[in-house]
Amino acid sequence: MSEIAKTYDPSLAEDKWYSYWMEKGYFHSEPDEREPYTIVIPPPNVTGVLHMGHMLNNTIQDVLIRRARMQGKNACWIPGTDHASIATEAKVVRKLADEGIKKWDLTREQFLEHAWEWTHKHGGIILEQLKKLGASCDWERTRFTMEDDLSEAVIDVFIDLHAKGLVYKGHRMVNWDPKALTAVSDEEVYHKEVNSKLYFVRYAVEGTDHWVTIATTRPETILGDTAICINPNDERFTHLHGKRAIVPMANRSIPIILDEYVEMEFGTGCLKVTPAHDANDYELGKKHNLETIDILNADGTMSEAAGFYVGEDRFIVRKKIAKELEELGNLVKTEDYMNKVGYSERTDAVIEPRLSEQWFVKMSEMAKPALENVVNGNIQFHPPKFVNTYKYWMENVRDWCISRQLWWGQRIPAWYAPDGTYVVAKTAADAVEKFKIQGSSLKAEELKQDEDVVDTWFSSWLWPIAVFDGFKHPDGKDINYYYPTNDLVTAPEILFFWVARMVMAGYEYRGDLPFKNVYLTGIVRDPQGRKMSKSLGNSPDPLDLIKQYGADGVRVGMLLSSPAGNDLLFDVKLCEQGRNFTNKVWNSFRLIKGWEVDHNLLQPEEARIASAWFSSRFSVALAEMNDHYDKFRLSDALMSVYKLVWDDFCSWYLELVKPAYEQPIDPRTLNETIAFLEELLKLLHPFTPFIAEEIWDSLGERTEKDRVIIAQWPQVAPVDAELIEAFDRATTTIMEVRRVRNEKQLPPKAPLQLFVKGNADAGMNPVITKLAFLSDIEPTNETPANAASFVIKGVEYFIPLEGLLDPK
RNA sequence: GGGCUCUUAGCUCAGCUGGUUCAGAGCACCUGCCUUACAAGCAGGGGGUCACUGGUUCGAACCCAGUAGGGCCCACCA
Repeated sequence: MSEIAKTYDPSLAEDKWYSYWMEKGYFHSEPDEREPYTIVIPPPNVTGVLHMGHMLNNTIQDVLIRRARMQGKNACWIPGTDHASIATEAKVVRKLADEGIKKWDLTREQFLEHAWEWTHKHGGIILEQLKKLGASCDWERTRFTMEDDLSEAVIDVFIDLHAKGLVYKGHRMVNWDPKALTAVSDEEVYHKEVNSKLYFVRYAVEGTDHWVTIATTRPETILGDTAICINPNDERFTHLHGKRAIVPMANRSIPIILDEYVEMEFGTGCLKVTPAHDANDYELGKKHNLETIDILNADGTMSEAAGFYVGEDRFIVRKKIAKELEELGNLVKTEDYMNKVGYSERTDAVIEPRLSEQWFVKMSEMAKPALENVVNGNIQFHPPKFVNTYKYWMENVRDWCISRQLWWGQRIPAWYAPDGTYVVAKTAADAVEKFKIQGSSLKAEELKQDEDVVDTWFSSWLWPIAVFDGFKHPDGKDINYYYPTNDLVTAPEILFFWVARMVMAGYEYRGDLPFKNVYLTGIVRDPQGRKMSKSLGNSPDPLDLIKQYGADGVRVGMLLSSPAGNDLLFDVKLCEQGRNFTNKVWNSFRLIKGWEVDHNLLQPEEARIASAWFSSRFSVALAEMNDHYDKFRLSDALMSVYKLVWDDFCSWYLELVKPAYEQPIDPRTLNETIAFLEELLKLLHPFTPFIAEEIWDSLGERTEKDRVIIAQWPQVAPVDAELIEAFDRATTTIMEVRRVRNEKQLPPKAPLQLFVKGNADAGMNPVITKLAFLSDIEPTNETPANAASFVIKGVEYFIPLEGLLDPK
């Protein structure tokens, strides 16, 4: 026994077993006659580093995949990374800036070279970190969303959807950064409350001596007004129906339109409509066929179209126009007003909504099967509460803007002729052909490819198909075998960005769902409930945690009290608890390993009963665990095995069975105990793979085919419910006796009497003797007067409560 | 503002079809113990008006309505 360390040292097992598993190919999968069980990883950002969210997410996936592997399924977990255009490009831009290089000083090709260099340098770090966690991914199948094959799939899909009329070019309000002269994504805009003014401006109603007064925070945009809008239900303004108004200063005549979009309570109940400079106004403009006048230049100064203050900055112009309106008698009054203004994260410039040409994917048709198959349960969400959110979104789905003003990503395969007409084609040569069909003969050199790339999600949504080469070989062996996949584990924040779109792509390109279950994890927060973030510095380094508590300990820590869909308030104490648990397992092994066997010994009665009891207890827990797994309640499954090991196996079974100090054990009990431990190791393996394999290995002579990673998941055996009940009753009686003794303030070791009735030959049942020993009760053979009783295997036992009052 | 969702022990959460496992678990806490597998442990212990109010019911943590307070997603209101 002395050779086995008193505490479990994870570092001895982790690297050893991980490389062994990889070397022997346990992680690798090829199509065969077995039932497949497939998970595709939500690809992390290629240049990212592992954070606690990844830890949780990937622990869950690994637990699922390891259990499936033990169930005899052909388990395949596809790893990979995402090129994450916005995030990666931003990182590369920043890195270049540190070196004094500006993005705009580089050609596209030069920039991409830098980006690839960066990708090769940092890409894959995160995958190496996942290995430390124990992730049993099929590394031979690692994919990257910007590798050639996957990029080709993206381009092909773009071309295909365009041909189907599902990809189109349209206008859209983007967040324009007038300082950086670029569009920025919604994520890069932060909103701030600012004190501003609400200007009440009156417009003359054409052909009358009436006025209509509107309220605006942006009087400078008056020059771009193309309508006044009022609510058709607003009785105050029925006299304005069908009339026109005159824009002050510009003296243009614009229609007064009716739309219920207008809030009657806000401001004056009249709204000026500037389709070029406000997203809602743009929608109104589209609906009512309004003219669009863009009065701003890219840098935020007034444009020629404004006709006034051309070239001056919008904020200066705002004041000037307010003054001028006042002089003209059009400014009725101003009010202080608090409103939210968007700022650019990069430059802190005030974001300008700007109309631009973008590419879109039409969603309405693709959304139908995606909605239907979630609502009817073909695809299940865990927890199901997200179905409602999903449904709401899908019913109100908007077209998907897929163009991004970036370089890092798949470039849009649209080719423009000098006259501005375009074709969508895979290559310049193909584009020339397409132009030829249209009757224009152009050379490849005359064509210009679209400068934009597609949204990263436009490659991610193909992930479950693309990783099996389902676009390159739609009838390939892999795609036919592995698709649809089984479970997807991801965060609810990207339910729409990613999950919904994968479902759409699945039905569009495979006519089938991409996965059957979606497990939605919560957000990992710190103990104060704050989101873990770099800026707060409240996120522990996962690799440090692994070093400190062992991968198994951290995995258990992540899974303790993190039910699906609930946020996890992460505390390193959870990892400590996980580590303590692995140590407990280790010491049960240490105890058993230390036993000397005496082949002449027969199994004592208490061991026989304890064994029968634990065997039943195991099956009960196993059934419970299987049920938790089926419902994706992994924390509960973990807690089941946690208690089975700690309470039932260690605290009861081993205590009942273990021989007295330095006494040998009988062979039967030893073998049964080892068998129990092996069964427990199987249940533990998905959660704590390393220690499970380590102990498994030490418990016997093992071969390659005899590893816990591929051991068969235990079967639920028949349960002796009566025995479990009797055992419970016995233990609770013992507890009760102890409680009473405490209450009466009897000395801790005061002897208690225990009586046996029934089969005279049974005499003092050894289990009871043992139980009595455990609880410091002394057995006697006297007749009970007033006693608590319980029955084990037809024999009735009494514990006289009376006796407690009067210890001998 | 629209939609979804939550409130049970100090903390994180179970509690499925209203009722003999209905008030539970883990952790934390308190009191003893370095006892021979394990102090990363063992033995004991305290702790809840199930957010609030009303209703339905023989019976409510559970069903209904309202109130208060959180959270998430979307749109951000001239």
